[in-house]
Amino acid sequence: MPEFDTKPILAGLNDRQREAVQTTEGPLLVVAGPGSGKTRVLTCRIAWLLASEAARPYQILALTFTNKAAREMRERVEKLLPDGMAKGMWVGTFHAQMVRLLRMEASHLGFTSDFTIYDTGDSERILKQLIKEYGYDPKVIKPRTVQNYISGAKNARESSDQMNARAESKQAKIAANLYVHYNAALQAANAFDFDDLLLKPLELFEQQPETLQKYQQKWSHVLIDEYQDTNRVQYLLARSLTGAHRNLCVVGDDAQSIYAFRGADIQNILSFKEDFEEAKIVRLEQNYRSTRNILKAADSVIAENSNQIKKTLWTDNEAGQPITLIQAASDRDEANRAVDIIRKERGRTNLKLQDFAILYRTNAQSRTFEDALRKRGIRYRIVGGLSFYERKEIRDAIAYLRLLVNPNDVASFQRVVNYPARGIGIRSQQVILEYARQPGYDLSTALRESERLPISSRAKNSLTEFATLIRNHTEKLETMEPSEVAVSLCQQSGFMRELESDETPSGLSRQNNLHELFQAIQSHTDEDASHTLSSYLQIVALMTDADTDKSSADRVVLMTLHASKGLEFQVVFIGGLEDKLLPYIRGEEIDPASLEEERRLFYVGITRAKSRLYLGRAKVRSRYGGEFNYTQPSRFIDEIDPSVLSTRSTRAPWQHRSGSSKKSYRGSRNRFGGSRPSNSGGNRSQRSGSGSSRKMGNNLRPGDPSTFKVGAQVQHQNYGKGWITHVEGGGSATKVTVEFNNFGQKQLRAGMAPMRVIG
DNA sequence: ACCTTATTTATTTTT
DNA sequence: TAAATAAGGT
Repeated sequence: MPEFDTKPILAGLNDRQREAVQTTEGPLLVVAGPGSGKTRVLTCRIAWLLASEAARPYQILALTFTNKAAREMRERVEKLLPDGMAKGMWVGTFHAQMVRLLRMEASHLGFTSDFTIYDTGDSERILKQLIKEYGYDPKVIKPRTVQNYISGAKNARESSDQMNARAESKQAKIAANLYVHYNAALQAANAFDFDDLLLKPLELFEQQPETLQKYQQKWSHVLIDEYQDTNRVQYLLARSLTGAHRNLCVVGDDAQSIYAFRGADIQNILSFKEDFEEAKIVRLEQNYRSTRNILKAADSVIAENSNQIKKTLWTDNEAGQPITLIQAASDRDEANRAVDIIRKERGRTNLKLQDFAILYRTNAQSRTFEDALRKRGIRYRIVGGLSFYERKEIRDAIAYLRLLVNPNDVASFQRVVNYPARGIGIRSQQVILEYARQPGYDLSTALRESERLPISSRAKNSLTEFATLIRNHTEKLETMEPSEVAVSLCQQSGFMRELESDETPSGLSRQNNLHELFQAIQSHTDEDASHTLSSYLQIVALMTDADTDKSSADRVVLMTLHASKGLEFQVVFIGGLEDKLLPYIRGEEIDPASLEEERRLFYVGITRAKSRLYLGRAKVRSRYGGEFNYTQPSRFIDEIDPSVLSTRSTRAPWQHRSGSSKKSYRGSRNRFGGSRPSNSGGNRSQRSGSGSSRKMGNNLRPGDPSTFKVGAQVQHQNYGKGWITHVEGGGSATKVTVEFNNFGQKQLRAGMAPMRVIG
């Protein structure tokens, strides 16, 4: 028996939670609604497995969706147990754990353990090369598209033949043809792409039953978080790893599956019971997070989805305030109102800035909110921006370092061979790569034999020098600290000098970032004797912005709905509740499955809120700078139980003159479909800002372009009055710049903009 | 080969 | 808007 008190592990759990925790054998599906204590169950279950001696730490494989979730899980398990008792568990993302495995097994796959991990950018670089090589035009056959197709096939575990058979477009066919060559290029570069990190272990298990058996025996208990977001390969991995003992515990919520675009297969969770017939299913239906109203709103929305696991969420929490829908005149107005809400709520409560979150569908929406927050001096933090490791200067430095560890890393070579400029242009690079591609050759041989290459002598000299530089530093790794080698390489390559030549503030910050990178390498290698430059590079390849988190700062948080999964805030503002934005629709129509996913995304957003939820909608939204579009309210607004929804509208300036012509300003030019006056959404409002707000029509027709002259006074349907400061072009293509009294400068297209000359 | 300037074009979500 | 690409000049 363990000599410590195991009671705290089970303390405070409800019956269902305890059942999930104490079911230690056999397949188990925990269907966990939002705010139902899912993470708690997972961590307690692991602690229980260890405390009850059902498993030793190294027998546990716990897989999460993000590095952050993994870190938290480990920390929480450690807190529940005596020191050191949790040491040796395998806790991490699918990708990170399979990297660990691949490091040990790489030689069985024809790779070295110092393999490089290619991100999508690297993959695209390789593909672009191949596209050109096979005589296609990268402008027509886009590397990104091809990458997407191939990634889709890998996620679904399709061979190139299967991919070809399924291909409907010309692009898809070409992608299928390039698939094989792409894989060969990765192999030659000793590199795995993201998808390979999962796919290769699976293939290994299939080809070598004894290897599979080894890991089946090693990991007696496998746990998977966010199971609704697993793809086919992940499912197959889970199935084969647990094939012998079937101790597989998966936790998830089908209603929160939001990554289908990336290959996630919601069917994995929906048919768990068919895959594992003896599976036990535990439903966590009590919500500890949100008010009754918020839960009711969420529930009414998700009820519109078919194809889900039945569950009845409930809460003991109070009803709380109704959900408030803000009908703003413009996106700027929407952002200002969100800021007002934060100020008001802060005025009457003692909430901190970090208790507020602003969520949106697309990253582009963040800008308006940022502007508004900055203007009012409210500190904010954006999640999901560029991570440290995605910055150009860091990527460049890392490309140099990757070459030290893996001399065949073609993508990194291409990235830095001529940066800073060394006179090795595209032409010479082609020659080098072609040489390296010959049978039996690779990039490192090409570099070794640079003297023989048919390129200009200037390029040849530079290349030889470059190759020597790399080789010398690879040798230095034997004796010197990796961070020192990194410094030396960055200096001697001229990369550092290049950065230092820029003394602007952003240039200085790039230099700082580089030094931060050196520090990070240092602390990684200091941490453990087994840590090397190679392991560092493999870890950072899987880092995202969410992992570089400084959440301790008291700031309002801005992020996409996707990024908000798993988080909670007292007050949540979801912006852009407009049709074609949320749900996001590119063309005219949306297929039912995607619509359901969008709905789940909205559901995720709603259920982040603990006490107060605001929804924002702009009647006019500008896109990329100048143009604006009329919007229709999101269809999801109509799906919210009207008894918990209250609406507030902004009186827009032009509404004072409403009620005139019923003729709508119609036209395909309104991408968001502003051809009808909207009165379908939000008309269940209990409290409306203005009686006329719903009858707002698009009733001002564009004036004759030839009447637009610099200096003329104009009236615009949404922006009100202003005067023309600049006119460009002629006819219907005329571009007019207008200085509006209340909205500042706008660029509009005459003949399209609902605006005419007055006075 | 490389730099500057003009033009185009595409904007979802990310391990 | 901004990033990526093309074109044109040195």
